[in-house]
Amino acid sequence: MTARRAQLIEAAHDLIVAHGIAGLRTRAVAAAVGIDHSTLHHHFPTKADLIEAVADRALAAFRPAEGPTQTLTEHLRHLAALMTTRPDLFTLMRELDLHATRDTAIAALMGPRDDRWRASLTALLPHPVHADLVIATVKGAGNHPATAPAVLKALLDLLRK
Amino acid sequence: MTARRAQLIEAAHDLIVAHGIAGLRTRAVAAAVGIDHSTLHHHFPTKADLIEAVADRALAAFRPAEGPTQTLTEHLRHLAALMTTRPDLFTLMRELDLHATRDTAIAALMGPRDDRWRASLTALLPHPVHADLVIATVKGAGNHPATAPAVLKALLDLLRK
Amino acid sequence: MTARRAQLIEAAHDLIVAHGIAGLRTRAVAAAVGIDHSTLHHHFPTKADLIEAVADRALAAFRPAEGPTQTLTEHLRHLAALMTTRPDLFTLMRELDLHATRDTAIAALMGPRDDRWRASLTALLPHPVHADLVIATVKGAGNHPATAPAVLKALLDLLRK
Amino acid sequence: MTARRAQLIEAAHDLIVAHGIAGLRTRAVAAAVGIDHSTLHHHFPTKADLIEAVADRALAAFRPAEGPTQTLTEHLRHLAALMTTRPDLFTLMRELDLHATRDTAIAALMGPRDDRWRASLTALLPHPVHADLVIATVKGAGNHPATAPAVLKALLDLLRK
DNA sequence: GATGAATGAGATTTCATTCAT
DNA sequence: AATGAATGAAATCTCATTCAT
Repeated sequence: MTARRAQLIEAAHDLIVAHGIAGLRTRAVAAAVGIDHSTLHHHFPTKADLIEAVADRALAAFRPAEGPTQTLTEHLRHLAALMTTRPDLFTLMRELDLHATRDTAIAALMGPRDDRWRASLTALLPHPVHADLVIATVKGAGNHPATAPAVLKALLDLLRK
Repeated sequence: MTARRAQLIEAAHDLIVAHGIAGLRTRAVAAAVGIDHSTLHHHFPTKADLIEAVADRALAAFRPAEGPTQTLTEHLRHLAALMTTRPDLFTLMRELDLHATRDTAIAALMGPRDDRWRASLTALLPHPVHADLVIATVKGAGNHPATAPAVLKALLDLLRK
Repeated sequence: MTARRAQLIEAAHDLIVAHGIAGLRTRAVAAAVGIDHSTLHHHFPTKADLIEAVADRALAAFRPAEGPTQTLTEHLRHLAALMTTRPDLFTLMRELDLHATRDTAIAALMGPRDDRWRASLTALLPHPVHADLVIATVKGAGNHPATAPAVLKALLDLLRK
Repeated sequence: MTARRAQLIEAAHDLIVAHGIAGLRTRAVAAAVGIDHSTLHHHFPTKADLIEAVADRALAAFRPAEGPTQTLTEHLRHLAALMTTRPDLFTLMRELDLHATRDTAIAALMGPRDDRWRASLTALLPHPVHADLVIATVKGAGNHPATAPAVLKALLDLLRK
């Protein structure tokens, strides 16, 4: 059943946000949706599969913001808004970015996304390095959710000068 | 003997950089310096103590760059240079930043450091939010060591305009 | 399965009688019933839980002898008989009594039992201190199973004079 | 140095009383007298040797009370007084009695003492089984220091009737 | 006599995964 | 789809003991 899968992905998402990927326990995920932990393996053969599914869903949540039709202002404002309404998404991304360093399956998901993101940013900016600057700042701003929106706005102002 | 302690800290540093804090194994640390894993506990009662010592030493390596007497240009150039010569330091910082979210002992080390860093940046910049912008960008740039120096330079140019 | 639990409790009982609570090894308990030692934790999350279950079962074996409806003669004869047929029970009790000094969970099991025992003895004896005398003697007689029944009989004779 | 030995024995005595033989740590004993734990092995090659020395000293403290020249009244009064002034001695005895079950070296110390004790009691009492009764009650009374003196007095009264 | 470093055996506990039902 | 029992590999930490200094 695909509803169960969705439940498990959401529970895993929340637990990763709360305890990190390293602190994720399949038992806790199963318990959160009220099934036995061995049943979880019916839906996701392995823990890595579950994490991949979580990454996949989280990446999808970002996609609208990364479309090529936006202006830079729209793009950064959208991200700043997302940081306020969905801080969990950025917490998760930090986890996944770090995890990607050592897990090729996750890297295979994250890498292309960053490439697409960089490509659409490059189209909006005069200097290609500014695409990397935006990406670095957005990722780094996730460390401090409180100041993140202001930081993105400041970057936008600098880039438009 | 304090030499042994230093050896263990360095081995743990390398292993965290290679496998992450989550992937750190006390046995591996002990093996790396050629002692029994139980002897490690003679020097560091607990694994957390060892990680703290690693964090402490890494933070010390940054301190010279964070002194209040520098200009912004010097500061960012120093960091860019460090990213090239000591990329391990930035990998470690990403691990520690994430770890600090859930480990108060590490948070107690990292927090004050960021505060000091922010304070000295604020003294060098017209708008306080730019201090946060620099910190976010430096932290985020660690994800992509290849483009990091160029990104820092681009940020510097924008801030000096 | 509750049969497995019962098996484990019995094996633990025997091992405590043989090697003491201090000498109890979870591995040995698991091995005695032929399962992996990690499976034991499926049935008893912690070693303390297992010991508690052993204490609980042993206390239950005494309960019939401590009922309030008996005469003192019946009571002491029953205990003397038990000392001969089930000396392991008294060995275990000595272990648990000593353990209760430092383990509040065990103390919480043993304390009320002694209180009930004292209450029913008090009802059978003219002087309340004689209840404590009986309890002390029964507990102390466990040290020497060979002379224990004769000792209890001698005490009974003195109390009936 | 024999003063150091005495210090170590006393510290071990106190720690056994506080944490039981099972909870005795040589490190704690050494720390209590302010020396390194490896130095302890200079005075007592093995932990068992230390425990034996503790047992030996404790037994000596009882010896005056067990001399053959006393009357039963004196004997029990002396023990009752000791229970009040030196409850630690009885706590220790319970530990040692239980330990003797599995440690032949301790058994070799405790056995002869009980034999001598029984012999001198037998000389003071009409029925030999009363010697065992007294011993059982004294040992059992140690469980409840609060009621112990009254219990011994009650036993004395019964035996003198 | 004393120290600190080292050892090695071991103990409990955790956890993803498998399998029979 | 689901369960519960079982597994096995591993991980941290403990502790008495030894040894060189």
